[in-house]
Amino acid sequence: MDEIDDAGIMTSRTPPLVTAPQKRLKRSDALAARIRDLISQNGLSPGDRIPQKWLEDEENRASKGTVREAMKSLETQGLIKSRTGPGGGAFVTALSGDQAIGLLNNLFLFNKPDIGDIFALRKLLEPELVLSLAGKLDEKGIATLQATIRLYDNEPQTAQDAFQQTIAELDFHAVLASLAGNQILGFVCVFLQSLLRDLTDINADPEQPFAAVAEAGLPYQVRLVRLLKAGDGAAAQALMRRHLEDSERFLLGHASIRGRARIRT
Amino acid sequence: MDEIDDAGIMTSRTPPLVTAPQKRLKRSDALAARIRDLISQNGLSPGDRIPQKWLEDEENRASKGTVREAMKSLETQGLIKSRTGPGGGAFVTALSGDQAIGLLNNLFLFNKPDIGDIFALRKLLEPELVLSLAGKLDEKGIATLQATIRLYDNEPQTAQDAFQQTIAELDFHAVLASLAGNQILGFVCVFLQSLLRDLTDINADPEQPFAAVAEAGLPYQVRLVRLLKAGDGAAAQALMRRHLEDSERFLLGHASIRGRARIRT
DNA sequence: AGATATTTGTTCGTATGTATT
DNA sequence: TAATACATACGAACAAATATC
Repeated sequence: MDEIDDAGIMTSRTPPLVTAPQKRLKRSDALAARIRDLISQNGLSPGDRIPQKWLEDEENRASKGTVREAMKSLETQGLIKSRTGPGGGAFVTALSGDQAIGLLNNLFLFNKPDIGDIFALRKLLEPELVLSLAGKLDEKGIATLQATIRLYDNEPQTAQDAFQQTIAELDFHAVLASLAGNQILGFVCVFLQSLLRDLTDINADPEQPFAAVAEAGLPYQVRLVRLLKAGDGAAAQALMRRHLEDSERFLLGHASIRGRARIRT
Repeated sequence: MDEIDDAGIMTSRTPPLVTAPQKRLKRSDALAARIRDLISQNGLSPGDRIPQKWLEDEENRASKGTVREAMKSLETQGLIKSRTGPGGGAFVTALSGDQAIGLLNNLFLFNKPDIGDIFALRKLLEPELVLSLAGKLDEKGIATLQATIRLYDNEPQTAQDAFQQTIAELDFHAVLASLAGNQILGFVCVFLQSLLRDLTDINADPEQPFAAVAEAGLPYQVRLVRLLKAGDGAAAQALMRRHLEDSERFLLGHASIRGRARIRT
């Protein structure tokens, strides 16, 4: 494949992508990888059963315990679920969005994300999301959205109250994202929201005085749904943009953010 | 917490978010969850060792095999790695971006993403990425970027050639993303690129005639790096935007995309 | 370099739990 | 209720890897 030219420069047709380590795999890992390949090669779909044959390969046999480890790995990857009893076994499942986000949260376990970084993305994506949704929601979508609206009869008194409201509002945004025609856009939005939610424990700051965010008239969720229903995409987009700016300003101003934990490299 | 009012309506301060199933967990899953909690509660960092005590809980003891399953689960989540030999054991690790993307790929295993959906996001994010990078790259960043540039001395003859070049170019974009100041932005960009990469197998269409994408003068990567170096953010952003539009047009026009596999619900 | 101790990795036999028939 | 088929769990051994002397 690779060749060395006259100048001694190696020209590769397959440039080094991500540096493949490729140490010898453990038996369980090799087995898990093989089964995953078999699933996609044989076109198995969610609900299909993993054939026993695959677990009893003659060439590269593994004992029960090792097979169990491989299956456990596939299970935590959200690829299979096992059922007991007659007719039971390992069945292919589709990784759910919630599960995927659960796995992703580990990514920032030792490396707390920056609130500003999260909002930089949210401000880019969520206005685009509402623009794509304006005038395109059916009755059911509107109803789902309205069911999520939480009205707070009492004004938040402390920064803690306001913070909890801000977090609770994320549910509304999550429903909005789930309605997206672009499923990847929806997923990324929910991911960003979950990152923000996970900062709750850290940011709780009960006593800090609180200067209310000016939200004139109706709460923004009600106004947003109305604009979406009316199909006024530009106005909905602008409203969302303003709302995100307000939220960010509030969180940055009132939440005590722990500095990023550095990862040893 | 929850209260029942006179009308018999239950008012909950914590509205039902995602409907927690909470079936009885398997011993291995319970153990894995407990260890994960212990890791964050005790503030363990990557490199720290998991105390043996945690695996030998008196109250809720599990056998060696079960413990191994729990550890395997944590390992596939990217939270630990185990080493053999004296002083070995299970050590906390930080989930790497590559690993996380590997886990995410399962999300679209039975639900092929739409190329248009991917590009809708890329066109939103990557121009923003280069804008944030313009004039802010140090010598090392520039060098890394330049090392990734691949010059194709021969014009692509078939759609297959051009397709492979388009995929190979993703490496350049990945390096670009890795240089982002906003780590979440970088991660999402790499994720989108990997989604595109995974479509390679599906789209290979060797014989289709190919109408070359007009790229005047120097390849766009060289021009982009120059603009970034010069600090001309607006021009770099516009160039990236045009390039992504070209790539999308090409892929949509010449790649035969398998219809989305529907997931049984 | 080689022996040794330590710790994970793998296997087998067996028993228990659970859902179907 | 009982028989069946399957996953789940336990315990004891042996094999392989690796750091230390």
